[in-house]
Amino acid sequence: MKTEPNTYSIDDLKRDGQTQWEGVRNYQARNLMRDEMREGDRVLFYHSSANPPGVAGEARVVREAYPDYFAQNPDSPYFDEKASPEDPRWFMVDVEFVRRLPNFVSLDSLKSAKGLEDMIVTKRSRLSVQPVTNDEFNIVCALGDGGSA
DNA sequence: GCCAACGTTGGC
DNA sequence: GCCAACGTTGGC
Repeated sequence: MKTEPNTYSIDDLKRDGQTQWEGVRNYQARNLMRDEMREGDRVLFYHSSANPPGVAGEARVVREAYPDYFAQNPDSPYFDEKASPEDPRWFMVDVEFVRRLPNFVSLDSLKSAKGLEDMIVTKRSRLSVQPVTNDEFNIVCALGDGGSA
């Protein structure tokens, strides 16, 4: 899951313990949250538009998809006039802090790591929620733990 | 700040 | 249903 650290960083999640992942307004990302993410799923927490961009930590899904009611609040920056209680249109999950990675894993190192050639973030970086394979997840964690993966 | 990639919108 | 216009994202 990607976030701009200026807006919400891994340290914000650490402080809060857990948070609602509101504001996703892309259908592919929404579908992944709604249809694929399950309670207990591990999450790589990625800092985008950062210096450098990369994976900063690990999180976990603690609540499966439910309506993103921010879309129904006209005062929210995430308001969508087409969302309603009958058809919420957008969904969010709750995630909790697991850990900060001892070593930040930059996008550069993701791109050069063996085994991550097909990782979506190294190719189609715009999608804000992306599926990660078990192998990819383990390689990133190994890099983040300081290993050479 | 630039710009490429790409998703969305709306006219036809 | 096509596609041009437009808006957003995010790396650089």
